Amino acid sequence: MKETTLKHIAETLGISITTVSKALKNYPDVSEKTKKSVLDLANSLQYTPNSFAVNLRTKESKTIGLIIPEVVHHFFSSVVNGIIAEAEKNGYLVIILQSNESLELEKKQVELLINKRVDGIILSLSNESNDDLHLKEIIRREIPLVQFDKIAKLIPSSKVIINDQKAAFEATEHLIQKGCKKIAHIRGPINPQNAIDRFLGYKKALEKNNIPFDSKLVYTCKNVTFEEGKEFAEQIIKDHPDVDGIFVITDLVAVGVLAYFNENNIKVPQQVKIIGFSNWFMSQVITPKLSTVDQPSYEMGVQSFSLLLEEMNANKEMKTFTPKTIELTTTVIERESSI
Amino acid sequence: MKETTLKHIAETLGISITTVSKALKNYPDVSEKTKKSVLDLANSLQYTPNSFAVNLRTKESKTIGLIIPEVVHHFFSSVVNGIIAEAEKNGYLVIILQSNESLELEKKQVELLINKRVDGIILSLSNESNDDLHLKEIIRREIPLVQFDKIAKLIPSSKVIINDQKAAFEATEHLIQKGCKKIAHIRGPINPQNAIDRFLGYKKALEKNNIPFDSKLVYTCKNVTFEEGKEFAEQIIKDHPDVDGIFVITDLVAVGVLAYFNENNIKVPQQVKIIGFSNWFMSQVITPKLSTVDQPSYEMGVQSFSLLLEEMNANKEMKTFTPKTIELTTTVIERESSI
DNA sequence: GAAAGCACCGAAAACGTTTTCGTTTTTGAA
DNA sequence: TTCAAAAACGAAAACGTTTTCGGTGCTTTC
Repeated sequence: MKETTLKHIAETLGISITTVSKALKNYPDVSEKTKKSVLDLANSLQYTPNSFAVNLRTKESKTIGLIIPEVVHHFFSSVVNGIIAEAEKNGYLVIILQSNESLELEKKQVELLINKRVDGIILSLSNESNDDLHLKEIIRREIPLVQFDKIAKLIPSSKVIINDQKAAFEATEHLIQKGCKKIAHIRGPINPQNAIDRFLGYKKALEKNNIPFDSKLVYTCKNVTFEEGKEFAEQIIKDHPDVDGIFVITDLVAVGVLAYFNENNIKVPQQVKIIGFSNWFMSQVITPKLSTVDQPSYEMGVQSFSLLLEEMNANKEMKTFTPKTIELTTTVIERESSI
Repeated sequence: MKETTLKHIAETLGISITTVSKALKNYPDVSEKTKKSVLDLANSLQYTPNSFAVNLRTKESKTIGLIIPEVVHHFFSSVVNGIIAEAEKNGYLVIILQSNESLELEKKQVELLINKRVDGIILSLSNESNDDLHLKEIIRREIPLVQFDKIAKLIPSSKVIINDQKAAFEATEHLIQKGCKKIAHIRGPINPQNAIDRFLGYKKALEKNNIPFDSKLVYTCKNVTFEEGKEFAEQIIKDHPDVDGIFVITDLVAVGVLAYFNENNIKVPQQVKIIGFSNWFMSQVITPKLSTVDQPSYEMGVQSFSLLLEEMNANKEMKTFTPKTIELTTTVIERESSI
């Protein structure tokens, strides 16, 4: 069974390939009569243009690449959702790759996407990433690039982010306003900028409210898991029995903390108040319901693609494009864990 | 900035395009000397073959399409994870599309992938799908196809599934063994085969254990959400105060049930025992921990791609391929909600 | 009846690669 | 030196599309 091509249609109709192509694309210099006969035959033969040939000819594939640390995370799958939706709306398809938080994999995947000649790349850095040669290579090749959430600040690309420092500041201050005097922080890994920023926001909130900062109250996640949350919770209570508030880098870990406290009869929020980050679905399902910072993940995806599209279009029209940074707003959500 | 091509290399080296191409692909009829000079130049010019041209020439893109109802679901994102991992291992990239449980979208997306000329398609039906013309079209075009989880039985493609009826039977019988006498079932939507099968498994377990089946005890989800779980829980207790067990189509809904019971001081498992389905992460995090049926989602992804690869390879070698069905095993996990 | 304008069509190049098959060059043996 | 075999290379077609540019043939106008 051979695929139908312009040539087949042209031959059976006794006209040239050129005319068939033009008829299908509704060029003005084709008579209505020929247009109709071409269209009819094309339909009845189920003709679909060979995208490989179209790609080669037009030098674009209407496909973009997306590299994220992991799909199996409410935050990322939600961003993916936004990207796919917006891309599809604009006639683009999305190839998804996972770095599994590994720099090495991330680099390999950037290479894969470059070789694949995608029209653009959207990317969120892995926790391991402390080097950006691969991003520079994307820029050098003039492939449109958008970074979101975990970004490399110095790379001149568009970015979609939240103000992590401000959000963390607000989360910490929320605990202070609720009466907490000794607040611990479970922070993210050392590398990613947003873990650093959230830590700084925490520190600033303490300073502004005249609470002495104590580095012993800061615990650093390696893998950002539920289990780590449980372990740190135990550790914190052992090291500092008088801690009365904890700001946790992300909800998943905060839920781990909550689980440990529940199991060991430590009352939340009476003895310790807790606030997480990201507002994933689950945080409103557990008891007590977890206070958190809402991060508009779907919107992040939508905006990321929009910026990428802008750049891809500018490139096509040979216009210069100066990267933009979109900062989305976050809001503290008060629930039972910090009343 | 122009991309480097075989032609550039050939011209600067004063040899033919043919030889350059052969040198890069390590053909035996190129001297070591030329090979080296070609390779060196290609490296220093950062040559990467134009995949559009390669696709056109070789008639394959090393890309597959994946259509799922929603990424933002632990089960599906976990399957996606498995597919991407296995695909990448074999040099394939994955384009992901979401049907959002809509048949119309699903059809459009199949068309998109056909037009894109992906090498194969992996798909899980939307809840709305009660028609399979689009799947037949995939078969007609001889595009390798694998269905998983929510499948159309009659379409002659490879399939990766679990035995939903058996799994549901075991889940229900688990409740019976724990002493439940009046067991309700919150089932999935009307269409998908696996919702039907799970219902049948529930029914069979009752019959085998001489418990009369009562259709009033069966509640049907429309959207399969947390909220529906809460609503049905309220309904069930109102309609049948003496219900002592509930088998729920999926964990998300079961967690909703649990939430309602927690809020209204209905003791689980003392008054009512609950078992869910799928074993998503969250079920072991809430109180009481949810009993469930483990469904190997990552493995499902891996197997799906493997089957697809088999078929793609068979097609390339002009061998005939008869579709295979892989049935993965499930296991009942007993936790606090059904002790 | 000639010139100009218009509507319609097609030849051909180009995109960059792969691969077949024929040609040239080199080598080694006679 | 000659010739066959082996080694190295290249011409050209093919993949299917898009688009430029030039051509027909017909109608209109003076």
